[in-house]
Amino acid sequence: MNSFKEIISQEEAEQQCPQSYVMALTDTMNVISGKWKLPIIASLLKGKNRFKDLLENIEKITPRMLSKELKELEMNSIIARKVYDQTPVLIKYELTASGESLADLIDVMIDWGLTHRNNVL
Amino acid sequence: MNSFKEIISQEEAEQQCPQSYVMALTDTMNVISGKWKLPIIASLLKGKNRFKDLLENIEKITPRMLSKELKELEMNSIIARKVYDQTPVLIKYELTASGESLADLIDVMIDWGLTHRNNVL
DNA sequence: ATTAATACTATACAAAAGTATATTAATATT
DNA sequence: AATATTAATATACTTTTGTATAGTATTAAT
Repeated sequence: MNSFKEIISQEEAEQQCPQSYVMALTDTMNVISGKWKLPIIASLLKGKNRFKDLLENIEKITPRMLSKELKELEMNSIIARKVYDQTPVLIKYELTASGESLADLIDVMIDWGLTHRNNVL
Repeated sequence: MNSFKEIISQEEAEQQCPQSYVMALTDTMNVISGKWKLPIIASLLKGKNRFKDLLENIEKITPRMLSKELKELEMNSIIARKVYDQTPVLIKYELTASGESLADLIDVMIDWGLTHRNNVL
């Protein structure tokens, strides 16, 4: 893929970058925005898979928010809800390939945050 | 830097990643979250530097939101407001080094968005 | 039969984010 | 003197996001 800046300079005549890039960026923002999405994804990366584990692992989240966010993440194909038909029933939330790959984005975000802090101080 | 997943496995005993990483991630989220921050940064990368240019370049943004967001981005050292004391006065918003470096994060986000769309379809 | 655990949902509310519309202050143009 | 341009700010409002608290359904344990 070309970089954003290259695309920009290539497309100066139109003064626009491709619509597919704008949509891709919007998709990514929608997936990670809000207070709880990244904490949930981080917890799942840590192997916390059950509703109760997540409730305990994520400070101050309420069951209502956890339920709501899990549903959204499932709709966006970031996680999959697996029902294991045992007694008692076991429910696990697992990251999809897309979800797992967010770890790389998280790395870049952490990296930027650390560098930015150095720049500013 | 180590990756998020490596850190996680290294620190399984504590079941936590370093607080500095959590803060760095929160910083990054604060800088880019909301409806207008990335469009503004993208416009500045395109060389749209004046209030009016930005108003025209960013579809549907109101002067109120542009003014508010520019102030926040300035407070976060992502942009600098430069006053050129000509007549008429010229005001330019310019990306700082931190601001420019967000282009790389934007690239990664676009890349993730494109790949995710392929995964899902 | 009572209590507890898991995995939620319902209702009401508060706070944050964003929108719509009007207005301002300084200067320049006609 | 009236109008236009640039760079905003003010006020009121709506929408979205998040919180607080309580309750439900299923199953298991005592």
